Formats: sequence, structure tokens, C-alpha cells
Amino acid sequence: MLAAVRIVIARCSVDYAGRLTAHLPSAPRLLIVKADGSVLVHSDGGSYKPLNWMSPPCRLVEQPDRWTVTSKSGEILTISIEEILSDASFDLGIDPGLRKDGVESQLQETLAAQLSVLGEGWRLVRREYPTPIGPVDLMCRDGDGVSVAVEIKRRGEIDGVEQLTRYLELLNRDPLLAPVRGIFAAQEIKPQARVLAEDRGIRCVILDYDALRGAPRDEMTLF
Amino acid sequence: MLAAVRIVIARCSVDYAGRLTAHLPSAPRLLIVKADGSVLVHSDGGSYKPLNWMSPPCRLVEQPDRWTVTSKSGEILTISIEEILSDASFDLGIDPGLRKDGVESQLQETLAAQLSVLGEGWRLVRREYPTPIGPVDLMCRDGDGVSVAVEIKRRGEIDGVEQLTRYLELLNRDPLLAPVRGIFAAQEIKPQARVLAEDRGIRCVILDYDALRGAPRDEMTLF
DNA sequence: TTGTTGATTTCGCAA
DNA sequence: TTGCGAAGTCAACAA
Repeated sequence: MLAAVRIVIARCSVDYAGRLTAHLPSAPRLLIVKADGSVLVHSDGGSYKPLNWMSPPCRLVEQPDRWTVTSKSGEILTISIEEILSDASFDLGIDPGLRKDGVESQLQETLAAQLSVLGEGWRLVRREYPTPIGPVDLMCRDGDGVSVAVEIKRRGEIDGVEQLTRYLELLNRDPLLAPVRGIFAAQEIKPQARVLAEDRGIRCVILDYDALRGAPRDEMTLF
Repeated sequence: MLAAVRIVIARCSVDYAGRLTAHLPSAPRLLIVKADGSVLVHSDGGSYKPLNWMSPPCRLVEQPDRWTVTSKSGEILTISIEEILSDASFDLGIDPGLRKDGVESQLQETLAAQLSVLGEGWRLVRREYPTPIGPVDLMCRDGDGVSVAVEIKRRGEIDGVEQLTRYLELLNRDPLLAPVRGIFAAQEIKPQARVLAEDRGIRCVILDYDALRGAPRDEMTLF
């Protein structure tokens, strides 16, 4: 069977029972049925999130006045159809997919190639430095050879500071590394996160992605 | 103008530049334009999340071969239209909206009314007990009059334990409250979260929502 | 399969 | 308006 999307405009009420229960009173709505059986119930407005939906894998059983969509895990979406206003299907084929730039991994790469923004003479020990409780984004040595753990976020919030704190606590138990200092680097740092970080002796650095991208790369080390 | 949703099937390529940059190669896709100008680009498959989109408030400028959607904050979504396969609009009116049950606030209400599941003679001091770093879900006194802070989650993960730990640290500085014990209550507690909590002397409690809901409410206090 | 983390997160509440 | 926590989060990636 070809990939096909079905677009239905219908006056309907909707009930979902699964991870929670939810009810939508009767109104005209946009129903989208995708090739994998997944169903989206959209209104006119809101964001990209449907009012109600069923994620694949799932199965749609269609009766004249009632659609029933069930998932393996026992969720049920029931759409009571009162009036069909439009019903059409279209073959779209397989989508070639999305290409993205500018997310956290890129920030990490970019900062790793531009360590000089943190200070003179810094060098990278490794990216994704492994620890038993998760990888440290960047492990470095500063100009004096002191270890520095860098946590990179797009948006710096309190959780990120807690995460870095746990890393530092653990890393500082290793006599080969200690003392290990911390840097919390993000495009944007929330005030509460900054206060918590600085209270714990963690330096905060704002990353300007465009500037990092535009700046020349560090010279290769010469020795 | 009436609320109206526009459904277009078109072969198109899409570029987004804003919080990141992203590109979609040419393919047939489903385009949804809502009354507020927001645009969703859906493929056949995936989840309810569109391949690409622009959230309201935003403005759509339409040329024969190119749609340009811009937001206040300078994001731009460009849809290059190569071929329109279908184009239709429908008035949906204003949606009456969704009613939900079973989320964390309900767990909190339900447990507040059933404190006996935590122990004999417990009483509620208050829900959403305010502190400078956020509200404690439930503040209680146990049968011996000792203060207990209860953090309630649907799923208990490590972040929730950290959150409760911060509350306890702060609350225990108050001589009128101290000592304050902690309870981490959730429908499901991840092993790592349990280990961390118990290591810190925090008691873990699994909440059975159906059982709580089914059980009789606590008797009103008699004095 | 399970767990962890990021997200153009979105959404809702409260200060 | 802003900030913060929850979400039927979803989704990618590693162990």
C-alpha cells in the first residue's frame, strides 16, 4: 500500500482514555489520518499540537458514526462522527526528511574549536568525557593546567547547574584530576540558574553562536 | 473574518531560519494554514509534530511560487511551491476546548485527601507550601508532629529528588520547622531516583491512582 | 530494550 | 509579562 494521508473535516466529539482521560465536546474539526494509522484531531488555532491524537503504532477501526483508534498499550481514542463535511486522501510518498543546524551538538563542536573564548592557553582533553553518571560535554585544562569541566546548554536552567554540580562532585574525588573547576556555558542563562551556579563557584559563560561561527578557528597547536 | 483552516497538498521545499536553520528538500507534503496565520508542514508519518512549522503570532505573505511566513521575533519560514495538488478552506468556528483528568494536580488533590496512606495520624499543613525556591507540593505533620515535605510526581526521576533535596535543605534551616523529613511520591519511581532518594534519607512511596481514587476519603477531623 | 537528554519543545499557572 | 514546572510530552542516541 502506498503512503497516503487522509484529510477529513467533520463535526465530531472525541474521547481519549489512556495515560489520562480527556473529552472534546462536539464541534467541526480537522481529522488527519496518516499511513501508519496515526490520527490527529486539530482545531483552527493553537500551536502544532493537536487537541487530541493517537501515536503510531495503532489501529483504526471505522464505523459510519464512530472511529475507534487503539494502541498496543491499551489506549483508546474514540471519535464520534456526527457529520462529514469533507473527506479526501492524497499519496505523498516517503518524505526525504529534515536537515537541521544550530542545536546543542553544534554549539559543543563550535566551542570545542574555539576554546580561546574561555581563556588563553586552554586545551581540550576530550568531548563527551565519560563518567559513571553521564558524559561531561567538554573536559579541558586551563592555561595553568587545572582541569575544567564545561557543561553546554542552549538555554541554561537550574537543572543544568545541578547536572554539572554532580559531575564536579564526582570528578573531584579523582586525585588525578582534582581540583576540577566548572563552567556553565549557554546561549542564554536564566537568573536563578546563574545565582545557583555562581554560589557554587561555577563560572557562567554566554555563548554567542553567530560570533563563534564567524570567528576564526583556533590555530592548530604547534607542538 | 471567520475562523478558517486551509488545507493544501503541494510539492514544495521548505526553509526555516530562526532559532535554528533547517531545510526540507522538495517533496509532496500537507500544508495546514490556520486562521491565526500559523503554518504546519506535515509529512505522512512521524508523530503529531510537523516537519516544520511557524507558531502564532505570525504573518503569511503568499506569492504564486513562494509562501513567506514571518514572526515578530525575526523567524522566517519559506515554502517554495512547485506544484499545488489540492487547495481547500473550511470554517471550523471556535473550538470548545479540551477537558483533562488524571494529571499531577489530581494526584496531589487525591493524596491530600488520603494522607492516611502515608501513616496514622498525619495532617496536612498546606498544599503548595511556598518557599523562596518554589512551592512544596504537600507540607504535612506526621503522627508525632514532625514536619514532612512531600514531592509528588507522575513519574519519579532524578530531577524530582534534587528538587525535594533543595526544599529540605532550605526548610531545615527554619528552626520552627526543623527537623523536616522528605517523602518522594510518584506513580512510578525510576531505580536511579529511588537509590538517590533513599541514600539521602528520603522515603519513596508509590501512588496507585486508581486505588487512591477508589478508596474512601479520610474522615473529617472530629474536633 | 532501556535509559538519558534535548527540543524551533508546547502548555498552563502564578507572581 | 515573565518565569517555572509538567507533558498522553516526542525523538534521537547510547548502553
